[in-house]
Amino acid sequence: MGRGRIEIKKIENNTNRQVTYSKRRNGIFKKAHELTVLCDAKVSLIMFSNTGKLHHYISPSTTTKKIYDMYQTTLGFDLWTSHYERMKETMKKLKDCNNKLRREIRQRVVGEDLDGLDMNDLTILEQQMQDSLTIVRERKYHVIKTQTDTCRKRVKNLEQRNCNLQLDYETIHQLEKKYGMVENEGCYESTIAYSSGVSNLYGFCENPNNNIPNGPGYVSNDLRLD
Amino acid sequence: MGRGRIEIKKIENNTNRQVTYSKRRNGIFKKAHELTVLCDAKVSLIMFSNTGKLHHYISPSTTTKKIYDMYQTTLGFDLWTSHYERMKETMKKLKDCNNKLRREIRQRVVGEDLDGLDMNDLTILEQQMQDSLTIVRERKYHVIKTQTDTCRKRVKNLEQRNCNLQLDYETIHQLEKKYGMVENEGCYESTIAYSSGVSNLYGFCENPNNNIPNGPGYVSNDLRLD
DNA sequence: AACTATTTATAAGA
DNA sequence: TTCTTATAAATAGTT
Repeated sequence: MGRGRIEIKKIENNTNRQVTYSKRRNGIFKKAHELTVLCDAKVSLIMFSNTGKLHHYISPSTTTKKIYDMYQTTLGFDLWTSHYERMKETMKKLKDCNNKLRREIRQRVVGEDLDGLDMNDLTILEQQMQDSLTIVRERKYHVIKTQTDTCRKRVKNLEQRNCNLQLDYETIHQLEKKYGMVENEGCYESTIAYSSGVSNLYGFCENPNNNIPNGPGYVSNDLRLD
Repeated sequence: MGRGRIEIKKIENNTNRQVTYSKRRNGIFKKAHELTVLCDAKVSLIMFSNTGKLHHYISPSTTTKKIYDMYQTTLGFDLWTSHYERMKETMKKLKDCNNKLRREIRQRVVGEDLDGLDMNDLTILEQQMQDSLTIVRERKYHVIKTQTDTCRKRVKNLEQRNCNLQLDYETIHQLEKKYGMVENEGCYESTIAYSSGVSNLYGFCENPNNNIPNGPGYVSNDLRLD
């Protein structure tokens, strides 16, 4: 229907194709609407051009979702069922698993829900809990030990610093005496100045780069030296 | 396009409408297919006649589900999204909850996964586990006590039976002596017969209806009398 | 986007 | 239903 008949095969000319798409699309939409009105039918028409552009028609008396629901119902299968059902199943499994875990927690952490257990169960449960408690205690003692060691090192390092400081102080004191410098408050101030850093006068400091964790971020909980 | 032009309004004549529906339906399908081929488009066309009959066309290169998914994606909303998304969210929450519970179990039941805990956490965990263990132990001792009490009652009842039995036996013995009956094995057998039930000769039996739990269903675990 | 020669669809009738 | 056919409608190629 046009100036010449055309073969029904893909129009290779891009512009031509796009124009034809536009014209025929309108034609179909018009036909779809006429069918809707003339025959009291319900039509859902969705199309994508080869450039991915969407156009759709839906009979005014209905909605696209209704048409697709009817379509699925009529064909007796659900396009989304498999996915949806799998999801529901997974959800059910998760819920069951959750409940099982909760029950276990109730029994072992809160000590509830023990009514169904007989002596055997209780004895086993008691033993398991005792074992777990032992593990936690061991872990705790491990942490205590680690913290204690850290603390010991810190103390040792501070002692070393103190020792260096005293040596510095004495050295300065002797130099002052030797060169006849008069003692005054300046001496005290210089000592304070030295004490604000590790001594550089002596090379036998054990760990000059040792980075001792201290300051407000270092919290010691329930720390006991054994 | 026909012998005369027609107004686009519902065809009231039933047969006529059905005929027109059939003709025009074919026309649209043909057009849809031509569009598919000529313009490399993807078309989904679903229609229901006013009698509820379904007819549909789908471009050969695709599926109805794909078209519909694309339709939803393109329009940026999903007719099922609210439901589906809620489901996914619920699922995520369940999974998270599950993982949390598992971690708790690992920590408290197996004694694993303690690396992230500091002294404070460990001390609290230890205390909680100690408390739970105490509850389980209490439960265990409660069960032991119940079983012990049951056992005591049983023993007491058996003693009572035995006492009754002896009294019966002595009574019979005296009657036999009084009436000059000769002793024989029958006496032993009658005693056995009496011992199979509670005596009915004397009215001072404490609990004639007391139903003692016994038989193979009664299992005593780790039963110690205190 | 409009035009128009032609093809195509289809309304009415058989 | 299906076929026929006169005619309306759609549209290919052009402007």
